[in-house]
Amino acid sequence: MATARTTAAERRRQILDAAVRVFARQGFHTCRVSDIADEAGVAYGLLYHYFRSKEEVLDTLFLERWDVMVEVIQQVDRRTELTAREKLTAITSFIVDSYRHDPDLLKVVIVEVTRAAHTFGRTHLDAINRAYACLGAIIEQGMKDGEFRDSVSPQFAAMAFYGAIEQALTGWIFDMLPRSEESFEQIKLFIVDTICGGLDNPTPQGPAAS
Amino acid sequence: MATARTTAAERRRQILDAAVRVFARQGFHTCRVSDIADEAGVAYGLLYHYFRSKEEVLDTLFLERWDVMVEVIQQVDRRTELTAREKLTAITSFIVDSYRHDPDLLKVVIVEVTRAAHTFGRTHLDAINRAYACLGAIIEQGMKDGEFRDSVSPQFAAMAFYGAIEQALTGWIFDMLPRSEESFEQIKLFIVDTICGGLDNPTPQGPAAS
Amino acid sequence: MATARTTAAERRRQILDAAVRVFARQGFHTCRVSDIADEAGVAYGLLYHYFRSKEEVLDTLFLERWDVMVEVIQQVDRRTELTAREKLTAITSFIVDSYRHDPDLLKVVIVEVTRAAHTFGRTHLDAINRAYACLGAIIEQGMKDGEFRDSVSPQFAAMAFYGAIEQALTGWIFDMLPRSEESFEQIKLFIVDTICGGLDNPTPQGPAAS
Amino acid sequence: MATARTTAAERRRQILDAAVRVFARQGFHTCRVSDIADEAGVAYGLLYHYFRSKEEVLDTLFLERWDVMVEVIQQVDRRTELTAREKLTAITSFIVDSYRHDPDLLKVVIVEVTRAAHTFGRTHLDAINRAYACLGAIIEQGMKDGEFRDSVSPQFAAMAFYGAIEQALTGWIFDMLPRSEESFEQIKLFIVDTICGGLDNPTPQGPAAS
DNA sequence: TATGAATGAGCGTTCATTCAT
DNA sequence: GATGAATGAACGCTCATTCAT
Repeated sequence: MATARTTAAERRRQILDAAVRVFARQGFHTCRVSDIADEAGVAYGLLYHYFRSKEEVLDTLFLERWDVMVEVIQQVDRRTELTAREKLTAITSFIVDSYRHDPDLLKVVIVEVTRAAHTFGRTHLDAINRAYACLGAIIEQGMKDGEFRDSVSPQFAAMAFYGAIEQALTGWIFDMLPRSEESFEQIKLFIVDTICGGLDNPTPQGPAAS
Repeated sequence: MATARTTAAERRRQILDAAVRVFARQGFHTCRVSDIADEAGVAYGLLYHYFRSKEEVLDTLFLERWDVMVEVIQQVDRRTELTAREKLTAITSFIVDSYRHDPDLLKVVIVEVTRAAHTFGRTHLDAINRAYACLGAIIEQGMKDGEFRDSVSPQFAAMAFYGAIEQALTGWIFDMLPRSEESFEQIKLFIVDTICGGLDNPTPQGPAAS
Repeated sequence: MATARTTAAERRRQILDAAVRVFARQGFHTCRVSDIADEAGVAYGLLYHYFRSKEEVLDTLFLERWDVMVEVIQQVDRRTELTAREKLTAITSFIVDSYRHDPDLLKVVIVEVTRAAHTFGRTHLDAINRAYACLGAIIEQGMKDGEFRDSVSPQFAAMAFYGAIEQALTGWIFDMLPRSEESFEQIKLFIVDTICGGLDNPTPQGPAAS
Repeated sequence: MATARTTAAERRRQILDAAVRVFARQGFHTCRVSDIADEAGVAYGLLYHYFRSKEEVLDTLFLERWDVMVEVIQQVDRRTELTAREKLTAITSFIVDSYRHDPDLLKVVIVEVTRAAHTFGRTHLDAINRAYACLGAIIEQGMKDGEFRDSVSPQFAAMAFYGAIEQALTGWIFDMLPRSEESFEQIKLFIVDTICGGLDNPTPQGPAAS
């Protein structure tokens, strides 16, 4: 019963996957529509059967990934058996693993959208804020529960947390961090440890005490 | 006798200042060279008298600001009377005040360069890494002195710290944070408190104890 | 069934033919790409669909014509039944007829390429030298056969021969020579007669004899 | 009594000499006015005190050289003691020596003016034709005197003669001929020998006779 | 004279999008 | 659906010329 030829949905996917590779390699502004078509192995104009514009391709890629992430964050939030720190750990793990599994896609999401203040970042501000709101809610609950200090606003804490994750991803994207398996796992721990534990030493002995 | 007319240096400055406003408003890729010339009130071609290309204008803006920042970080590092936390506080304060004083310039530096992985971010990777290295050195010293825990690598801690700052700036840029004087001061505290103090409550009482 | 519409090759030809007319009329440097597109009756950008640049259009025109000429010279050289003088006559005839048949094209080839020392002449020096080498070989053979005197080098003789042809073409281009059928035929004879026969009178009677 | 500073005429000369070098090196269309000013060691705008435009610089260079040449040709023509062949020899010698003495200037005269059909060649057609007319008159006299055959028109013979000279100069310009002293003298002889004596062997023995 | 900053029209090229087949 | 030829607006950059000092 297998379809003899590629279905419409498959063609669409084929183009989206090609776009991820091209956007990751060359950047949205630097690549041409024909680069995407070439990479997908389809004709120039076919892209316009499936998408209204080059922008819509990126919008689609961003939204289908971002929605998954927001959904995961929400699911994690609902797991009441977890402490706030465990929730942040799970979310960090999910995002880092997302990058590990498909670095091109995450690179595109971050570089071309969430960090592009003038273009897509502005367009998808709502989606981005939705993620911040979820993270903020988790942290706020942690504060209410006494697990977290309430010296900073939950919204800001969410930004700092997400900022640390994004900076780590940027580190991998820019080849400033090693891409080994150990590095991925270690950075996960570092992110949570830094944001939750803080840098301060609670029991300082002073430098070379004597 | 003071010179009656604008000097070459002043004209150059005039163009750079106009470019900051235009880049901040429209973005580097979206604006045209004529927009900059119009904003500066000079003729089209004059820009090419002072700069080789549109890119060189942005490079110049970025480097002259970034170099100041790196210099400040280094100066702060040399003030041995300060604790590591105080150093981070001073640096945070400087960057946030930089944004407060000239939000357009900081927006351009961050949005168009440090976050533009495919174009200028790649170009200025060395300059960016220089800043990370300084921050990392400060944190490493804090760890050696026992002031900071050494559970994470200093390099990563520097990334998380800078990530928190950049995310705060992004919050202001995207209108996600209020731009009031109090907000600026509060966020300064939040950044340092979050990164140094951590979110964890050292003396948890448990949620709704009893 | 004949194709209903213009094929790609035809379109390409259409643009090349238009370019010949425009280059001949206005010159390569003086005309704009839009002039060629207008003359061809196609849209601006289509030219860049078929050629990488304005220069490539001229290169194409030159090479496709020049290669034909070199090929003809070589074919003439292979006709061993001809004397060297007959070979030069055949070549002269071919080039003059080429001009007669398509003066615009020959004008472009000569004015814009072979005589443009700083630009295309330099670029196509190899192709130009190939023609000289063929002519030189024909003359050298004529010398070996005793048909020609060997008082000058064959290479120089080839230059003088080609120089006379090019100067005649220049005469037509500059309207210094009449473009009548008789003129074309007469100049053919003149060229060969001058170069082979020389100006000297072998049986001089002295000035105002008697 | 020498003037302490450069006079106006000297400055003008300085600019013209610089222009020769720059036009010869880069070509008229490829060089910028500032290149000439730089080469002359004077400021940008000074050129416009001495010349109305970039074109006028080239016009000046061409005319002052061309007029000398025409004058020389006329002087040679007036020397009734010379045969026509000796007159052509003297003219050839003068032009080749002109190139030998100042190759840059002759290159500019030929490449940028006499061979530039669309621009300066058209402008200076009268001057060019004046030279042809003088040469034609010399040849015509040679025919009348029975020294030259009258099988071709004197006008055409003048073109062929000048064509051979120009092609030789082009050979030096394009590095197709060696620039040694012997080469210069040899080519002088070749030019006159080819045009006057012709390639034909008056006493052919046939190839490998017997 | 002499300078070089200032001007701005003009051009080659790119590329997202459309559309006839 | 699929193709890729066709379109044309848009932009960065050049550079001859002007002109205030």
